[in-house]
Amino acid sequence: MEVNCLTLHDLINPRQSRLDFAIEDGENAQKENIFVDRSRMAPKTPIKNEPIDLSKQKIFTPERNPITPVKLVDRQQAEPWTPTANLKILISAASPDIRDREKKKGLFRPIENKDDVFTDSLQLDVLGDSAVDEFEKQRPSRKQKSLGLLCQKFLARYPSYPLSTEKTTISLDEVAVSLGVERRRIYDIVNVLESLRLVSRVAKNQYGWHGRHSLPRTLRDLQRLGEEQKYEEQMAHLQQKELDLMDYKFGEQKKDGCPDSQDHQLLDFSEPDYPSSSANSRKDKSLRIMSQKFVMLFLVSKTKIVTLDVAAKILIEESQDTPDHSKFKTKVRRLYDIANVLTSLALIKKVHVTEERGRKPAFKWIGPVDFSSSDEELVDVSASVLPELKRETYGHIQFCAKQKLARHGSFNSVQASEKIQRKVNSEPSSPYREKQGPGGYSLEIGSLAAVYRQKIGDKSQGEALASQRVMPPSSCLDTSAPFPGLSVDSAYRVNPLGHQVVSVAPMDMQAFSAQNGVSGQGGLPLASAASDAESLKPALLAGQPLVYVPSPSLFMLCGSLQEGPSPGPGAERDSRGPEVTVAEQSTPPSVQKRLGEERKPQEEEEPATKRQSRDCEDGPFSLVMSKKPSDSTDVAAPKAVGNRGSAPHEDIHVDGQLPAAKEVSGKATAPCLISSEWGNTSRNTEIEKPVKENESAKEPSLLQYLYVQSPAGLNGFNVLLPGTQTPHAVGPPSGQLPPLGVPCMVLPSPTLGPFPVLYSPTMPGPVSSAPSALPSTGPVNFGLPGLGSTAHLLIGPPTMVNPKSSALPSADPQLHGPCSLNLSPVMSRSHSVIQPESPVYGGHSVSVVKLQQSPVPVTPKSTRRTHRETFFKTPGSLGDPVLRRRERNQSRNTSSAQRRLEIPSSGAD
DNA sequence: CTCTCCCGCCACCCG
DNA sequence: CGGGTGGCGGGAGAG
Repeated sequence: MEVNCLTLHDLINPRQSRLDFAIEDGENAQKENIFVDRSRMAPKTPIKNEPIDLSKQKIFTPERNPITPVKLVDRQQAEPWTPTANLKILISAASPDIRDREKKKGLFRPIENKDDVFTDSLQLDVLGDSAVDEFEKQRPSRKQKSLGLLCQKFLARYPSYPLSTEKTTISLDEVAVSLGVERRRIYDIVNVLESLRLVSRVAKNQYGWHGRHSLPRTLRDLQRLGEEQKYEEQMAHLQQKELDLMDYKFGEQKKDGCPDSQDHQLLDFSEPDYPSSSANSRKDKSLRIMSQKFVMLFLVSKTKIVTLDVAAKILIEESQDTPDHSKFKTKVRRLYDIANVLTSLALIKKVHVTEERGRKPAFKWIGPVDFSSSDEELVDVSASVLPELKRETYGHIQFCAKQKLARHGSFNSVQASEKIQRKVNSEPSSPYREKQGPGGYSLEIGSLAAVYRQKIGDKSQGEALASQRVMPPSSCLDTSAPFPGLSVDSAYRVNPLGHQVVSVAPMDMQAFSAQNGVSGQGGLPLASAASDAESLKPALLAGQPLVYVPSPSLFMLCGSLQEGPSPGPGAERDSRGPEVTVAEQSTPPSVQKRLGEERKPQEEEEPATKRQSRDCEDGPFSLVMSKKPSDSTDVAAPKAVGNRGSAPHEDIHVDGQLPAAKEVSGKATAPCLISSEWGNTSRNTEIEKPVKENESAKEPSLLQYLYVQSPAGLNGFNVLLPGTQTPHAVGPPSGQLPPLGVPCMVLPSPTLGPFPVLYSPTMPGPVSSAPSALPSTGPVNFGLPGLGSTAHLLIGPPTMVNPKSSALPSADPQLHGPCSLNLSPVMSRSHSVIQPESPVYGGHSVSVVKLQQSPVPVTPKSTRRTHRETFFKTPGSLGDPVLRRRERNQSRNTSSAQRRLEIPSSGAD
C-alpha cells in the first residue's frame, strides 16, 4: 500500500519523489522549529521532500492530517483535509495575533511554525502549485529534522528549573505526537536527558521532568567518576596514538585505572521524586551510559574538548567490543546523537580539531565547569572563589572574581534563544545546527554574574573595582575580592540573570584596547555602549569594555565564541583559524605543536599584540580562567584554579603557549580564553553592520539591548546587551532592538565555565549615552527585574563554520528581529511576548529576571509549563510520524489543536 | 569525498 | 504475546 501511495505521490508531485508526507512528518515540525521564516518554513510542510516513511503515511490518521494538508497541495485526494487541518485554519484565523507575532518575529515558534506553516501550506495549496514550489524550495533540510532541534523543542516544553513543587510528567507518546516525531526519537532524547538526571522514568511511557536543578551535582558526580576512571589519561593516550596511527587500536589505551566496566560507574538514573523504573534493565542503556561517559570525558578533559573519535574509541574499549570499524562508526553515530542533545542543553558545542590527519569533529564543553558547590541550586559566588580565576596563558584577562554561577544557567532560555537564532539564521538551506555559521545561540546576559567594566583611560572605575578587575593579557590577577554588591547566590542559581558588573582597571582596558587594535581591528574603540543608567547600563558604558561573568548560559556563548572565531580582518577567517584554536586546545601536544607551527607564520605577520588578540580569536579579550572542576571540595578552594581540569579551550590563540597546553596528558593546562572573532575586524564593521541594517533605528539611549553581532567570520555570535531595562525594547523584535553597534565580547572561561566574560569593546556613541550610568561602585545588574533586562547573547552556531561572513550578515538581520523578541520579553518573563517557541524560555527567563533585581532568588518556575506544552503541541506536528504504534494510544494528542489555541493567548500576552 | 545522522528494522524485555 | 524500548547500521543529505 505504502508503496502505492508513494507512487501516487510521486506522480502527483514529481519533485517529491519520496513522498512528502513530510508535512505530516513531525520532523517537518522540527524543521519548523528551526528558525526558518515561515515563508521559508512553509515549504517544510508541503515540500516534504523527505522520504517519508511510508509507515508514517500509513499512519496517517486524521490527527496527523495536519500534515496532510500539505499533501493536499500536492495531492489532496490522497488525504483529504482533516478536521485537524480545518481546525488549524480556524485557529490561525482566530489567533491572528499569533500569526503576527510569528511574522514579526518569525523566529520563535518552533512548533507553531509548523502550524503556521501548515496553514500556509494549506493556503498555498489553495493558491496553487507555485506556492508549493516555493515551499519546496524552502523545504527544511535534513538538519531541520535533527535530533538537536527536536531536543530543543522537547526542552522548550519544560522549565529548566521547575519548582520543586511542580512535578512534570512527560508522556512519551504525547511528546512524540506534539513534536511530530516518532517515539523512537524521543527515546534518544530522553535517554540522554536521563543520563544527566534531567528526567527519570516514572513508568512506562512516562518520564518525570526534573529540570536542571540537579545538573551540577550530576556533572560533579560524573566528573568524579571520570577522574576515577582516568579518562583524561585515556584520552591523552588515544590522542597521541591517533597521531601516530590512524587506526584505532583499542586495548592498549586503556589505562590503568579504567577498567572497562564503566558501566558500573555510571550514575544512577533513578530519581527520588520519580521512582525511576530503574531502568537499568535491558541492555543497559547504552545510550545513557554512553552519554554519561561522554560527558565525563569533557569534564575530565583539560581542554574541555573531546573529539568523537577519541570518545568512540574509549567507549569501544570500555565496552570491550572488538574494535572494528563498524563498531566505531556506530559509536560515532551514537555520539552524534548524544552530542545533539547535549548541545541542545547548551553543555557542549561543536568544534573541530585540526590534526595532521585533518579536521576532526569534536565537541567542546561549554557547560558549567565548576561544580564545587555541590549542588545545584545555589550558586555561591563566594568571594573566595573569585580569586580562583586566573588568567592564563596569553594575556588574558584574569578574572578575579569568581562565582559559582550557577551552574544552572537559564538554559532554557538559552536554548530558546538558540532556536530563535537558528531560525533566524537558518535559511532553509543553511544548516542551522551547530554548524551553521550564522546560527547562533542566544544567551541571556542576565545570566552573567558579574560584569567588569572599565573605561579605557578612566581609572576611576577601575579603582573602585580594583579588586575585581580584568587584567590585561599578560598580567594575571587574582582578584579575590568578591564582587561588590554582588550577591549572587541563590538567585543566580535559579536565575543566572543576576549580573554584576565590575569595573575593569583602566590599565586593563588599555590593554584591551591595544589588543583590539592590534588584533586587527584597527583599533576598536573599546568604548562600549552601554546604558549605564539602567541596570544594564553599566555594561554598556561607552568606551568601556565590559566583562561579564555570565552564568552557564554565558558559557555557552563563550564556547561558541571560541569556536568560531571569525577571521579578524575580514570576515573571513579561514576556517583553519578556528579549528586551529580548537586543535590547540584539544589536540595532543604533537598536534598542538603543529598547530603552533602553522600559526607561526601568522604570528610573524602579526605583531605580538595582535597575535594575542588573534589568538584569542580575535577577541579583544582573552580570559583565562582556570578552574578546576575537581571535586566539590576542590571547588571550594579557589586556588587551584587553573590547573587541572581547566583547559582553556580557547587556547587557540596562544601559540607560544601551546606547549603548555600540551599538557593534555598532564593535568595542568594553560587555559586561555579566546575571544572569538570579535576582536578584530569584526567588531566594527561587520558586527555593526548587521545590526545597523536591521536596526538602523536603534536608539542609543533608549537602547535597551546592545546587540552585538558576530562578525561574519564568526559563527554568528551575537550579543545582545540589555542596555536598558525597558521591557518593551525587548519586545519588539525588529526595530527596537537597539542593536548597538557595540561589539561585545563574550569570553567564556573554559575552565570556569561559569564565568564567561562579556566584553564590549566599543559602543556606539549614542548607545553609550544611555548606559553610562553604571554605578562604578560595583557590580551592576544587567537585567531588569523582570523584564527584558536580561541581555541576550547570540552566539553563532557552535561549529565553526564559517569563514564566510556573508552568511552572517544576512542572518543578522533576521536575527535582530527575532532576537529582540526573544530576548527580552520572552526571556524575561513577560510571557506575553514569548512566542510559542519561547514559551519555555519565557518561563525561565522570567525567573531569571526576577532574580536579577531582587536579591531573592527567583525560582524558575515553570510558570507556564502547562501552557507551554500546549504551545508546543501543534496539531500539525502531530501528524505524522508518530503514529505507528502510537496511533492507538495517541488519540490523546489530538487535543493539541485546542491547546494551540491557547497558545496564542498565552503567547500573546 | 567526508561528516552527519536520520530513519526505522527488529531484538530485547517486561508485564 | 503484545507493546514499550532502544541497539544498530544502512544509506542519504550536506558540505
